[in-house]
Amino acid sequence: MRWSQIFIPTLREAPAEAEVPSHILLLRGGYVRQLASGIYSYLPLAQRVVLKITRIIRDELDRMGAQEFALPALHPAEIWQESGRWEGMGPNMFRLKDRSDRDMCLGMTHEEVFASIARNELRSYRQLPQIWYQIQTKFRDEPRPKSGLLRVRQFTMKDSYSFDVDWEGLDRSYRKHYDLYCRIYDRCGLRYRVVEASSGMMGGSQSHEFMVLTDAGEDMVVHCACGYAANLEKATAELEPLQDEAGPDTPQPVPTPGQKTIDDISRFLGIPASRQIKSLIYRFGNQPLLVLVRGDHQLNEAKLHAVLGGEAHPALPEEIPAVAGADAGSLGPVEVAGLRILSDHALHGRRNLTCGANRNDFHLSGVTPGRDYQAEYFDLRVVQAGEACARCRSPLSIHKALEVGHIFKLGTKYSESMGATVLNSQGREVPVVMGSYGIGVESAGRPEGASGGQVQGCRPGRDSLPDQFREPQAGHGKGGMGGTSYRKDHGSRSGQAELPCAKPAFGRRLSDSRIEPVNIPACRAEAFGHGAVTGVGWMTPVVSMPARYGYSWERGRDSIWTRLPE
RNA sequence: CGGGGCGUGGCUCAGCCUGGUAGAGCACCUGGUUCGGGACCAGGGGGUCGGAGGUUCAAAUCCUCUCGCCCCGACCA
Repeated sequence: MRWSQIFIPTLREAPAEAEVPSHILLLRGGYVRQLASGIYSYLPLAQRVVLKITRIIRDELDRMGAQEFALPALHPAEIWQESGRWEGMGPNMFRLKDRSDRDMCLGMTHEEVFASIARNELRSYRQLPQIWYQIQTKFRDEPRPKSGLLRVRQFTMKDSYSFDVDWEGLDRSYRKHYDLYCRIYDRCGLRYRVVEASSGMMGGSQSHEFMVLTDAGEDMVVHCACGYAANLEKATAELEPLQDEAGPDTPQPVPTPGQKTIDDISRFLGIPASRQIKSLIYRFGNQPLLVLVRGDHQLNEAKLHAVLGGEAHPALPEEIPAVAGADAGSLGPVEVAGLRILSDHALHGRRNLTCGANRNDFHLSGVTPGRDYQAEYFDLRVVQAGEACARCRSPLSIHKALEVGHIFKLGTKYSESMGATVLNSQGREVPVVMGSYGIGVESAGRPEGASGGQVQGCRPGRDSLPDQFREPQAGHGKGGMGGTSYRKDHGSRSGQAELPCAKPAFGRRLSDSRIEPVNIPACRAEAFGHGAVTGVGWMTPVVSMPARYGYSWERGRDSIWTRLPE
């Protein structure tokens, strides 16, 4: 294989549709091409990355005793109907019909398929524990694919599943995966953080996400110096208790013409948002709910879903009057009939608050929870930066983050719904206790991950580097480069330098790399030599520069090329 | 799904408002010169202007519809 034959189609200018830095770099560096929205072709360079990462993953999983499967991507509807997720997944699932008009779908994940194997084949606790995995393509019809490879509709996932006879066994399998993931990401060179996560529609009792902090991420992570870290969907915090003055014995109606929002009321009545009750009507199935949070707080829908055990949605504006007697903007918990009322803890013990009167253009002041209305109390609010850590009381910080892995204790959700049981040592039939564990393979190779958040100076770990382009070599190509001597040596024509692939040319475009950094292989030099935004982090071929040109590059301790002092 | 933007050689874009010859840079091909850090000279190929319909003597340009892509939001293992 010769350098001139290697297919690495770099782009001098970024295609107009790319905006996110990592996407631009991947496109310009000749890694990927877009086929449709959220669907990408991996060119040889990207495929090389994927293979290296999957090699690491296989290596670690096999060493842990996991066994690799290859499951179908095309599924019959029945197994999804059994688990209840045929409906639950909604429009995110790619659905189709076969020629006999049977419902089919493309797999979003494989709990159902693995569970169906388990129920047919696992009979006794003596066969447990089992850890099964595969590395496979997943399909998800995302509402809005975005940001290059950040949110796609087809991607590669390593998914593994543990099967244990009891919960203690699940704890062990879960812990093994936790440690395993750390090893895998370490080898991939990611700078990540493990955070507590909510289980979402996977169900289950406990869950951690592996996150890379980056502004390109779509998740928010709350974190504290003491080590506490959680997804914002899950995070909790301590609040300063607020003191309220005593108010009237009964709520007092106040005319508030045209005042709808919390801010409106703050201005109109001079009452701070923290002394108001924010009242939201939600629909859970057919049942309407009234959800209350403090006026200056935000409802955390993930927490609401967790409390309810299912998804609730905001009521539509036209549904609200029939439920509450007034439009949104004048709602409150006092004297509502037949509504389940869920309240955030922050309203507990307060008094003399203000809320809507369930009558358009009126509010109530002097409202005291517990006296004027009864509610069920839960943690329902979104944590805000600066609030006190629940463990150590230090202020919490919030960062954007990119999820690269997620592990779940599923428990018996799937084994019960799908009838996967074994006989335990007492001879009793018990549902298998499952865990599920996923790694987004492409995510693990993204520039943000490799660089710990910044798309610049990426430093991929040894194992995710390409192994083919390592030797320094001068001379290539047409025009000003490569050099006569080289051409003579190899008898190639101008513009057609033929170099053995193992010793690729390096500096074809190096001189301009400071402004045109992405081109292979020049970007490496740029990435390590200067601070600018450059370099395709995904294992761009690494090259070194002969010292006689005034630059010296050498392989660094962590197997990247770093610049030597001049 | 709501809002916004964009579709013109491979890439980036101009042209559109005010209809009349489809352009530039880069890329590509040929020949020559040069060539140890994105060479130069000469020549050349390549575009149903996303698609359909309409208005007009005439449409890249005006109108209608439609498809695609991007961004913001909603949503999201």
